[in-house]
Amino acid sequence: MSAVKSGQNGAHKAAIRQENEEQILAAAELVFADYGFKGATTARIAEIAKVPKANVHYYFSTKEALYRRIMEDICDHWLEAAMTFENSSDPAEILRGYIEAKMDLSRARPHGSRVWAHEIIRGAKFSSDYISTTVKNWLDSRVVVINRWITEGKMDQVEPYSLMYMIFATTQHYADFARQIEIFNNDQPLSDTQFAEAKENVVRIILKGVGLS
Amino acid sequence: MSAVKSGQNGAHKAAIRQENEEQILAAAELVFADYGFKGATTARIAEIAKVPKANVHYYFSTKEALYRRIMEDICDHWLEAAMTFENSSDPAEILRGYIEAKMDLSRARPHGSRVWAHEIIRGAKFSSDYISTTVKNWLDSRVVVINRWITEGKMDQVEPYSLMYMIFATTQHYADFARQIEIFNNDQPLSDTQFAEAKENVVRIILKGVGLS
DNA sequence: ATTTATCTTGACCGTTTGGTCAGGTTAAAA
DNA sequence: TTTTAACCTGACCAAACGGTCAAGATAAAT
Repeated sequence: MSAVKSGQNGAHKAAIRQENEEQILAAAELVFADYGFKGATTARIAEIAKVPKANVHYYFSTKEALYRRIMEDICDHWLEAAMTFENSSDPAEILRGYIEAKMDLSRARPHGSRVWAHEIIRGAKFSSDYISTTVKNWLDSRVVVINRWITEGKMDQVEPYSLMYMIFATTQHYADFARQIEIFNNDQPLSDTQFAEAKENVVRIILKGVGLS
Repeated sequence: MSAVKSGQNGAHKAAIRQENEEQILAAAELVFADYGFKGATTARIAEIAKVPKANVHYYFSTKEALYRRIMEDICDHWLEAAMTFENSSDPAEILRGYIEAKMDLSRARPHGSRVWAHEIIRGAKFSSDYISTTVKNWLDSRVVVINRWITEGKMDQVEPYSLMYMIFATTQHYADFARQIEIFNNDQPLSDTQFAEAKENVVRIILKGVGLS
C-alpha cells in the first residue's frame, strides 16, 4: 500500500506513474526556470522531486526529453491565454482581456514564463520552429485585426508589432523579473492586491496609449 | 615583436594585458549572455576569446570573479542611461530621453542586457545588494519626481512603479527577446530603420498612455 | 501460488567541469 | 649581458555531469 490507493485494474500503478511524473515535471520546471537548459542538472531536479536521480531517467529518458515536455506544457498554457484575444467585439475589451490573461498567467505560472525567457534569451534553439509557425501565425493574424481597428478609426495609428511586443514584455516582466520587483517592494513579493493594481495600471496605460480610452 | 608595439616603459606588456583582458571580457559577456553564470563554461569563453583556458584563469582568478567584473561593467552602463532621467525641464522630454537611452543601450549592448536578465531571473544572487541600494535609491527618487509631476497636474495619475516597470520591460525586451523579434520579422534582425521606428512607437504609446502628449 | 510487467535505486561509467601548476617564453629592468 | 618580473600554456586533477545497468521490490495478471 502507498499514499495512492488502488481502485482496480492497475489503477495503483497508473497513479504512481502520474504522481511521480508530476513531481518530476514540477521540479524540472523550477530548475530550468532558475538555470536554463544547460545550467540545470538532473541531480538537482531529482533532489527537488524527492526521487533518486535514476528514477528521473526512468520516466524521462534524457534531460532534453524532459525539457521538451516542459516547453510543450508552457506552450499549451500560452495558447490558452492567446485564445482570449478574439477578433470580434470591442477592441478595448479584447486588449484588456488579453493583457489581464497574460498577467494572470505570469502570476499563476511564473516558472513557466522564466523557462521561456531562458529559451529565447539563448536563441530559441529548441523552439524556433514553434515560434516561426504557431506563434507567428497567431501574432500576424492579431496584427491584421489591429490594423482593421485602425482603419475603422477605432484606435490610434500604432505599429501593431510594437504594441504586441510591449504587451509581451510588460506582462512577462512581472514573472521573469519578480525578484527585482520584490526587492524594490522592500523585499516583499507583490501582494494579491498590489498585483491586481499593477494589472489595472498596465491595462490603463496601454489602452490610453493606443487611443482606446 | 608582436602586433602591439612598445612605446617605452613597459607599455608593451601593459598593452598586451589590456588587449587580452578586453578579449576575455567580450567573450565572457557573450557566453554569460547565452547561458547565465552556471551554464557558462570557462572553456567556451577561452575558445571565443582565442586564448588557452589557462590564460583566462591567469587574468581572472575564478569564473565568479570574471562574472562579477562583467556585472560591474553592465551596472556602469546602466547608470549612464539612468543619468538621462533628470528631474528638471519638461516631463515628456525627460521620459522620452530616458526611454530612448534605454532602447539605445539595448541596441548597443544586447549581451549586457541578457546577462542582467539571467541574473535577475535566477534570483539576483550576485546583485541583490546593488539593486536594493543603488538601483532602488535611484528608482525611488524618480518615483518622487513622477509623483510631483502628477501633483502639479502635468500628467495622469499613474502608479509610478508600474510605469517604470513597463519602461524597463519594454526597452530591455528588444535586447533579451531579440531572437523572437527576429523570427517574427521573417528571420531578419531589425534594421536600423525598423529599430528607430520601434523606439518612436514605444515612446509615443507610453507618453500618451500617461497623459504626456 | 506463480508468473509477468512495472517500478526502484545504489553503484558505476565516460565525459566535462572549474581550477592548478610546473616549466617555458618574452620583454622590461639592472 | 644578466637578472627579474610578467606572461603563456599543455598537462593534469578532483568534482560534478548526463546517462546506464543489474539486481531487487512491488503489484497486477494468470
